[in-house]
Amino acid sequence: MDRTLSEEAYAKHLNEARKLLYDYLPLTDEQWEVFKQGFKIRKYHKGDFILNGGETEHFLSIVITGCTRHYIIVKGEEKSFDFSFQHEFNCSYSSFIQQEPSRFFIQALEDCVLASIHYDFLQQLYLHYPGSNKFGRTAVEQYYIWREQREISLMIDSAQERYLRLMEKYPIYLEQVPLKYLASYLNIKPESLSRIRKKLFEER
Amino acid sequence: MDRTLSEEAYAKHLNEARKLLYDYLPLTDEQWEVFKQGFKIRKYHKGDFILNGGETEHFLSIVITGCTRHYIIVKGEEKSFDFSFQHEFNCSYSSFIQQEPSRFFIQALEDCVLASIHYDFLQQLYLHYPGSNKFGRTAVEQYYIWREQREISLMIDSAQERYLRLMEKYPIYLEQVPLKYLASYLNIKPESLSRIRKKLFEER
DNA sequence: TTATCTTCTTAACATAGGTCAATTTCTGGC
DNA sequence: GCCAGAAATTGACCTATGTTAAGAAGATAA
Repeated sequence: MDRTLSEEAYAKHLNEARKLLYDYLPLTDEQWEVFKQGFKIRKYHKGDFILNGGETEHFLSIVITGCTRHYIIVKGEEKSFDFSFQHEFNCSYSSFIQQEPSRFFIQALEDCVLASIHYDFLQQLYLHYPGSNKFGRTAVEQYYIWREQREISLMIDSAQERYLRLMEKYPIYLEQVPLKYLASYLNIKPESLSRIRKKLFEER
Repeated sequence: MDRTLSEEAYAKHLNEARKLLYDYLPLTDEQWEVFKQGFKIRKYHKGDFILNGGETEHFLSIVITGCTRHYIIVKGEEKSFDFSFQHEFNCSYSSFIQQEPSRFFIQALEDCVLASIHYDFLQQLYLHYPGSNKFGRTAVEQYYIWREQREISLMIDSAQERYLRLMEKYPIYLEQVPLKYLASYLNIKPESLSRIRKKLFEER
């Protein structure tokens, strides 16, 4: 991991983080001065591990640039579970919540810059700034809704429907995620994804 | 729905709710006096609908007695998504969070008594009692972890593994949930569940 | 208790997606 | 630009689960 960043670049990234947070947590300049102490800008190269399975997740991050893949390993095989794209949160959330070892690996799919809040700092915030509790709650709520939709889709849609829906609603997946990871995210094998894509292509 | 309850019974149920909440939100007697204003004890008969699809979920409830089933309807078919047993939360959570129409139906599997907090009251609490924010956050966090585990299980386990795991960790499902609902929860058809059960039975 | 309706089980057959193996296309380092 | 390794595709075959239909077992109401 290359952490070398000019002071200006660092400040610029922090400012972006503030903007992205704004919807959850609008802060006065004064409040921000406190808040930003808790942020750490982290930079990764493509392929780097942001979190290893078995490690505890200490950071709730915002992806300033790049994107990440979250996966578990089952019987020696990687199962892609989630991706975080630019301007989204990135966190092994259940590990973060419980401060227990993560089942997930998180890897940089591209070069990445993350703005990360440390768990301990967030707990301090919760204690001293009641308003920040709302931020914590809202963040999990968004996560929850996302999980629920995925679960419904896994239950009721065929692989082809899952693929089509994803392409329609979030074409960024096709643009930024290699097909083998996408297949795994759709809960099928790369060969099956190929077949589905071929069929769709031939049908039009 | 039969709401007739003696005053003593009502008070007793409220007290149970307080006890069950304690882990999330320990309250002094004084605080409880405020808090309990927001609770409503609701009673249902087996088969009653606690929430209909399309309605907005206004209550976050605790199941005092009984159990409930949450399902969606897809192409005319019911898909069981979740159950709430005695002493657990019961809520169409994403509808509650967003105060938008619920995709889920919630039905009483047995006669039920619920202690329910109204959405508006909870928002007031969040405003006036910073501590209650933590309650809200913790509740969603628990929900989140549950959803994540289910999603992982749907992705990596075979139907038989899902059945075995459920029996081992939560035998209450087999005790309280009719097989056709259980099948749907495991994301298979009743016929497949029958086959799996038969096979497991013959193997021992 | 009997009659009726629902749930559960079984069996024969169909299909989506998995597995394995070979081939083609893409990609990154020299 | 060339080459090696990785990613993606294709085809033949396999398996778990779905589908349909029938009957058995349980539940409910008169």
